[in-house]
Amino acid sequence: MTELEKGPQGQRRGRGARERVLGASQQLFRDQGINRTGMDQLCAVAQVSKRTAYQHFASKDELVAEYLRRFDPDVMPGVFDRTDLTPRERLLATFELPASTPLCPYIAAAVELHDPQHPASQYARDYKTAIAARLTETAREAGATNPEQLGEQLALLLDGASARTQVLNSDSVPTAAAIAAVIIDNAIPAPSAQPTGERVTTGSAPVPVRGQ
Amino acid sequence: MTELEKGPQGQRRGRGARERVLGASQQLFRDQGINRTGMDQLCAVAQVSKRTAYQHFASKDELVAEYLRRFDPDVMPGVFDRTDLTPRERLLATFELPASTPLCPYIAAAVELHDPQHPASQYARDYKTAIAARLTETAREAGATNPEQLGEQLALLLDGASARTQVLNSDSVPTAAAIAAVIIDNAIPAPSAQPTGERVTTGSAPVPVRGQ
DNA sequence: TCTTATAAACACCGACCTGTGTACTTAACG
DNA sequence: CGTTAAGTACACAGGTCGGTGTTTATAAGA
Repeated sequence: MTELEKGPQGQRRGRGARERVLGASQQLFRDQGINRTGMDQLCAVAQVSKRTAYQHFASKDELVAEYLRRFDPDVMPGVFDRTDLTPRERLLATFELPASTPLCPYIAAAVELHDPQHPASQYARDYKTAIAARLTETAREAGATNPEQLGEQLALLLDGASARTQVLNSDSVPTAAAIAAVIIDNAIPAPSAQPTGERVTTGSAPVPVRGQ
Repeated sequence: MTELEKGPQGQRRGRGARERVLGASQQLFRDQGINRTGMDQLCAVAQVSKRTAYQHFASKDELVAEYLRRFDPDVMPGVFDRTDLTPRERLLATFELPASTPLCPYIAAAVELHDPQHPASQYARDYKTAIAARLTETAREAGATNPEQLGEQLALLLDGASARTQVLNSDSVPTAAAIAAVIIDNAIPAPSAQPTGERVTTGSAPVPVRGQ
């Protein structure tokens, strides 16, 4: 543990087996789905022997749960810490996802595993609840009349965009962003301005934010 | 083919093999998911020999596609034909789903199969597009300024409710309905009334309608 | 009745799956 | 150096999967 991580260009095979397995999981579970990714293929991509993989993770189910827990630690939560944006702008920035964002891995896991008791499904619930709480908190800062309601509504829009993008195979995030703009303005009592007509699109600054 | 269907109480085993297979598909694919349902179990539930099942469906993939095509022919489309409702009420009635509605099978199939080229995934796209078109049409009747936009937005809300219900394991349809009420009112230029404050819930008549 | 389509029964195949047992190698650290 | 933890290689078990071959039974239509 002394030589810690051996620099940015990680060595191909050797000591960092666990991290390589998790890295391969992120790639393969996203690209192929969980059920269609076998442990043999996963270990081959990770360049880790299967025996070693099973010494770090008791089962594939546990690996899937850990894969969700470790999923890109700084995806969306980063949006909520942007002090350069107003609370309202932060809520809208949530919908500034890159054009081709894969299906939210939490939704994917919940659907693929199809078992609410599965550790990964439980964590997916926790994560989704946490995101909604963050949105609620920001909605409160933004002065929403009913922050819990707005937070839950925005969370539903994010999930809807993700699911619909997956089914239609075309980006639905802008549609969700347009709805968000309407319901945000509707939920925050305007100090002076009029409540916006119809052509409502998120015309804020381009924000490089990912995740769902 | 003359004795057609043999009455309401279908005979257990015998001539109606194809329909029994499709019936078992609807039950098992919904309850267990597609990937977790093997053909052996499916044929056992359908009380059809596996050999016969494969004489009606060339492969499981084809069965899945046909299962989607046959999925409860009168689920949601029925809402759009209710002449006793105004167009706006019809749009809102779309969200009057029973408390515990399973995940939309089209979303489930698209996520589980994880292949946009799969026949079932293609049909899921077609179906989702058709529903959006119906919503758009109704939105136009309701006098929406931008019917295409409103139709697509409502479709996204339905998908979001379905996906989020699956992940959270708790009903998200009312949340989607509340959003729908807001964006519908926002998209239809009000003849005289004010554009609604905040406490917007679908207070229409209870309509027994299912599907997504 | 005879004919023919439909279905049942049931064993079976090859591929793939998760997970393990065993023996060998390598790298870190004292 | 030697010790010890980490990893490799590889075969293999036990199960499930989708799909097939073969033979026999049965019900419908002529």
